[in-house]
Amino acid sequence: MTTQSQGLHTHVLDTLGLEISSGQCPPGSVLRTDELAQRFDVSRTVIREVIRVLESMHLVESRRRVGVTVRPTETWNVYDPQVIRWRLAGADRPRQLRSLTVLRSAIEPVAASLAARHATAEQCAELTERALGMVATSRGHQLEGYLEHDIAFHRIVLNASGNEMFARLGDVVAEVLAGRTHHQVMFEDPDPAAVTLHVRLAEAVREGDPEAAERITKEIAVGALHELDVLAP
Amino acid sequence: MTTQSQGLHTHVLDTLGLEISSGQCPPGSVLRTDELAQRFDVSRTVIREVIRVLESMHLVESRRRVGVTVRPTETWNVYDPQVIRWRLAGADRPRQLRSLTVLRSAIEPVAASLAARHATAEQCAELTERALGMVATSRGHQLEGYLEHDIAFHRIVLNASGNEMFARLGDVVAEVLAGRTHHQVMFEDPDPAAVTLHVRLAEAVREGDPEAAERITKEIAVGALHELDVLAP
DNA sequence: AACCCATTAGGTACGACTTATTCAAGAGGC
DNA sequence: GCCTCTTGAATAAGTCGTACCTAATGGGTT
Repeated sequence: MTTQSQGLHTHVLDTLGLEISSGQCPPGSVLRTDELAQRFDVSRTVIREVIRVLESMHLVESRRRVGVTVRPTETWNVYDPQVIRWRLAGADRPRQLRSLTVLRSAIEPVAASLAARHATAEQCAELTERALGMVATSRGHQLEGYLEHDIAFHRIVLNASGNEMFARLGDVVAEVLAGRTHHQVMFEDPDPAAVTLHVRLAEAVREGDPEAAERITKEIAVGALHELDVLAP
Repeated sequence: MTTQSQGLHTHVLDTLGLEISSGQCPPGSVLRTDELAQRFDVSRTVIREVIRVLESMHLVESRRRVGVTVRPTETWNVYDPQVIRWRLAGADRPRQLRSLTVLRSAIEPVAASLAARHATAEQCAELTERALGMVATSRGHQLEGYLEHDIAFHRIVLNASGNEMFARLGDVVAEVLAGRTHHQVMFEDPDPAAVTLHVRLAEAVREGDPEAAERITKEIAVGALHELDVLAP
């Protein structure tokens, strides 16, 4: 999933990005373009393009006569989906999941409230459909199917909010949900209470009840945070 | 501010980024690397590096035999500070300011609540200092000084929340506040009510009262949204 | 309608040269 | 003798130009 074979550039970028965000190349460490070219057996051209991209993500800083320096964590573009993927694949995955879940708990209630005001009939229909899909896959170890509906559900809410910044968080939420399902130990079926809340949220949005939508989403978020507390150290 | 003279790469990137995000090169339009190299009078190497960066921001898509295509707005990395700056400098600045302000209204109350729990003594002190600075500069057309304190104030709250994702929104908030002060017509001194709210927020954080901090921040956000409704079409 | 080939524009490689930084050695002053 | 300032050599990124590879496209042939 992380490694694509569509070109040298992508491969080198992915490898380096992963190494940096996993702490393998700690902040302050220096990379040399020539060495990298040698190591990956590609031309300096490719390396330079990769470095420029990493630089645009504020992962590294390139200075003459000194080389490419890994920048401190605080400057990274942590909202870049690419960076998020790298970090979720790396070492401090738990910390990362927690940060993102807290972010969700701030955004999604407001987004749901807005969605209850602005959602189109079509969006309401698809939302209900996804909620029913979650119900249908909530028993009998159909975790992958459940995950798919869960992701789609939250994406619709974020899109229906009508706010571009919220909508673009769909990818982040997808990563978080996928991470939770795949990496946290999750032998059992999803919490029935959570499933019910999603159904109720779909109803609230359909009926145009912003307060209820916000309240219910907050409950979902609290559940997610609680789940994280229980499963993670 | 937008145009830096530190290298060809930066100049070309900035120009193209601005042209794309301002809609001058609408989604679907095609750029050719050779043409760009000619236009900016730089080598194709430089252009390619720029394209790669724009590609990592999902502003463009590069395909063989067809050229570099501008992608639809929905795919852009709108959380990239660079993209935000370009868009705020461009055409639909009002829409952008509104989106970002709504985002703020979702994030900052939660961040303030967390800050009330986690803020260090030092952070509390600096927060109070900044609030007093806002009071001091709130009269007599000292808009620039007020802006500086305002930005610092909100940055401290976001940092003190202890959540990395919130902290990294400091730059976004700074852009929004700066945009409001500089571009919206703002002859008059800031709203006294807003100033008072900031002072009260500093108190709430210092006294470790999350509920009050959240409530007060919500009031600030409502004020900001209202101000936007009044001043913008 | 299916296939093939010429064309096109990005992808990669290599080598030469330029420029900003750094570091250290040497000149000068205290 | 020690410290500071200057100068210059070394270094690694920045830029350029060219040559060639590769994949996607569109048209022409069967």
